[in-house]
Amino acid sequence: MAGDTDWVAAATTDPALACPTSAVIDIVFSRWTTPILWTLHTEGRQRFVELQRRIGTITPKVLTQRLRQLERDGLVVRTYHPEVPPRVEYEITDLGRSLAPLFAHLATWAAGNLDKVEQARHDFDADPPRGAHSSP
Amino acid sequence: MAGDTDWVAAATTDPALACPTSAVIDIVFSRWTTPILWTLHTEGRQRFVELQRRIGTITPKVLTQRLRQLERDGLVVRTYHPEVPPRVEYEITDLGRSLAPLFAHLATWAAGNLDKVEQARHDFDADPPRGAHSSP
DNA sequence: ATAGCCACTTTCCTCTAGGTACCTACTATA
DNA sequence: TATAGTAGGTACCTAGAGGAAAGTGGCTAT
Repeated sequence: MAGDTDWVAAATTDPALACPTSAVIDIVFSRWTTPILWTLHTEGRQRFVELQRRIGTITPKVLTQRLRQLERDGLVVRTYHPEVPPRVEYEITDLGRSLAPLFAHLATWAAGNLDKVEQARHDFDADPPRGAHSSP
Repeated sequence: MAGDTDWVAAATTDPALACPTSAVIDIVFSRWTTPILWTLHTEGRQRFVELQRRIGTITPKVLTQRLRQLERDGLVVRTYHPEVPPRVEYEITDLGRSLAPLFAHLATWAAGNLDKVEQARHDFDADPPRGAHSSP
């Protein structure tokens, strides 16, 4: 409740249209960050290879890049153990964990509305609008 | 509340790790979609050029692409008026409007935590970790 | 007769995220 | 001696997204 009002209120004060969500989106929803945060949240503290294996298709280079970014943003902590062989552990921070309700909200919306999107896509593809686009 | 539990529950049932949020992210948080939805939500029904002018830096090609995608996903409706000059109006749908609380949630998180991210970045840049990366 | 408007479409070009493959140093194991 | 395991780093390459600019068509205003 009042979410609607917040949205409107925030937007009308921002003519430049860099709507307040865009910064969050860049931080949290860039490619690979959600699977990483998700895994760290659900599986707890993990080593590099564990993460890589669990996510499955990510390459070590990109995983390193994303983990650095998340570390810099304060969403994960990296702990280096100077042993042999070297051991590094990644863990989600409190700040990272504070995203959990947001993710839950996302999942809830998905559960309730994803089929509507699917339906809309199906309808659109089955009967594409002949308003002006698509030249006969 | 229970958001945390939802997150864990959903993840443990999904070993493939296409976490339930990734589909939503592709639909809602791809580039330019949030400014477009935002503008349509706050300013109401609008024509193509109004949208373009308000968003400012988007090119007509990309705006068309995004609007088609949003139309296909059922988040906006396009109304074509075969007049002279032609007139097209875009409007957000109920499905699109159902994202409002989610956006509000995002904005709330941003308001409360964006400064922490900034701080973390500042700290990280000021004193980069010497665990293993960066060779002296 | 020419210019302009709208809502695009088309063509070309650039830029970068991401992928492939190979490299480091160190030790334990076979 | 050779291999495997660890946590990456580095160089190179490609595909695709996105930007710039010009074209399209039909009517209208000058």
